[in-house]
Parts: sequence; structure tokens; C-alpha cells
Amino acid sequence: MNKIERCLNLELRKANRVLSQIYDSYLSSCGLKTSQFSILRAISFLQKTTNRELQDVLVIDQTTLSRGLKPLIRDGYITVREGIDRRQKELVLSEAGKALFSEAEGHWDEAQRHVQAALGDEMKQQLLALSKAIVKLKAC
Amino acid sequence: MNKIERCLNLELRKANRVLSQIYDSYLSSCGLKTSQFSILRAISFLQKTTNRELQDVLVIDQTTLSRGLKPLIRDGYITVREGIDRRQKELVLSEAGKALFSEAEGHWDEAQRHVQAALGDEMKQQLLALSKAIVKLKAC
DNA sequence: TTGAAATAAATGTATATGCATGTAATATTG
DNA sequence: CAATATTACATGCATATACATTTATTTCAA
Repeated sequence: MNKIERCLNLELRKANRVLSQIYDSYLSSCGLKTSQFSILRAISFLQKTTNRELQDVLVIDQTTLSRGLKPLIRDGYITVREGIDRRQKELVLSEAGKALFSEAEGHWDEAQRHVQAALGDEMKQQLLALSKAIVKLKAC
Repeated sequence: MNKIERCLNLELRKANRVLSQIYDSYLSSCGLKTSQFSILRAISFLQKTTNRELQDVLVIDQTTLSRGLKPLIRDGYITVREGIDRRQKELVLSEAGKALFSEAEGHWDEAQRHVQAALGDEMKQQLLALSKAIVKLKAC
């Protein structure tokens, strides 16, 4: 019965791959990946933001975010304006971006409810609490 | 108090990014990423395996794994042999691979213990159980 | 047996990820 | 005020991720 010790990181990565693929499958009909949806959702909520602010909200590296924004800007879903601080770039959803997000939100909601139903409420709460705890380990 | 509903996928992705960076920081001294370490560890445990078998163990897409193996093969840590079934390729650790894994295992263990201590035993068990439950949702 | 179906792995394409570094603009300090 | 430090964002590089497709091989069924 000498089972190998499970790597916490590998287990989480496996779960992450599976969960992302589930959400991706729900979002694929409107041509979005979950990462992109998360960006649109954050901007929609914040109304107006910057790369810098999104880094904190999405807990993502600046360079990763910078590249993740590119296809959304390229395809006209996010509009970039120069900020008061000219180092910054203000990000807002374009009309096309709002429309796309509106459409995608319904699919996201389906995915969210599917996963919630499958996991049950207790595990859902555990996922949220656990993720929060792990994020707090950042830069320790 | 009308907080936005948290996306389970985004929360897990954020946690995954943070946790992977922690493990990566421990492994960086021997030039490995956690994904690569996971591959070496799986092969070390299985002694001899194939791409196909690793897909199940690591819960990873065939094409992702195929590319993940490349640098490890290129750098001589994994040896590839033709299987009895000539569609398959047998994978084993080379001597250099065994040595590298042996070195990396110590760093992994430090990371694992660091995270365990930070999360506590209850959350550790929750992480394992929750990840298992999510992986079971695969292809639903 | 042979032709279709299934299986194992690789490749094309596109995004995701983050470290090291570069560039420009703002803030701080001597 | 000028030199320096800090901040915001982008880019070079390498790997991570997976869908669609291709190639080679094996299995299965007519």
C-alpha cells in the first residue's frame, strides 16, 4: 500500500486543466477562451481600468496579461486610450466588446451552474476558500 | 454588498498560477519547471512508460504532453525507444535524468512541505479531495 | 485477406505563462 | 533642478496548453 505522495501542485494543475476545458467548451461557441472571458468580465465590472489594475484583480503576471489583451484589442473588443499618467493605458470595452461579453456571460453562467451542480455546494465553498488561501501565499 | 459572483474557474486559475510559481521557485535552481518535474517523477515511478500512459497519469492532453517531452528528450534526460507496438514510444529516464530527478526531488520536497505548512493539514486534504473530484468531471 | 475503423504520436496554429530585459514616463532625493 | 529610483507597459525567449489535423500502425470486420 506504499502509495507515492501526491504533489499538491500537480493535483491542482490537473484540476485546473479539466476545469478550464469545461468552461472553455461552454464558451467556445462565441470564440472565447476562459482567460479572455475573465478579462472582459473584469473590465465590464470595473468599467474602466488599466493593465496594472487588472494584474491585481486577475492575479496574473504583467507580461502575461499584456499579451492576453492583444487579441482582444486586435479584434476590437477592448479600446485602449492614453491615461492621464502617460505610462498607463486605459482599457474599456468597446460596443462590440460589450455585446460579446453579454453573449458570453450566458454561456459562462451555464458552465458555472453545471460545475456547481456537479461539485455540490460544500466543495464549491471549499474551492473558493482554498483558492483564496493559496492566492494569499503569493510572494512568500 | 452586491458582490459579483466569483467564477470558479478563474479562482482556480489564480490559485494555480500562484502555487505553480511557488513550486517553480523551488525547482528553478536545477533548471526545471514543475511540469517537467512532474513528467520526470511519473516516469521515475513507472520506470518505463509511454506518452499514452502518461496522459492518464498526468491528466494532460496528448499534444501538450508530446511537446512537453521534447526539451527533456532533447537535453538527454529521457530516452526514447521503439515499443513492441511500433506506434508507441517507450520512455525511460536516462542516467542524467535519474540524477536530475534525484536532485530536483529534494527541492520539490521543500516546496511541498512549505506549502503544506502554510495551508495546514485540513486545507491540504481539501485540495487533494477537491482536485480529485474536479478531475472526475473530465469529459462530462 | 483486405479495406475500414481505431489507436499512438507528431505537427500547424493560436493563445497562456512568466522570467529577464528594454523603454518611456513619473516620482524622489541630494 | 538634475541625477536617481520607481513605475507602467512591451518584447525576446522558452515552455504550457489544447483543438484540428496528419501520419503511421494496428485491429477488426466483411
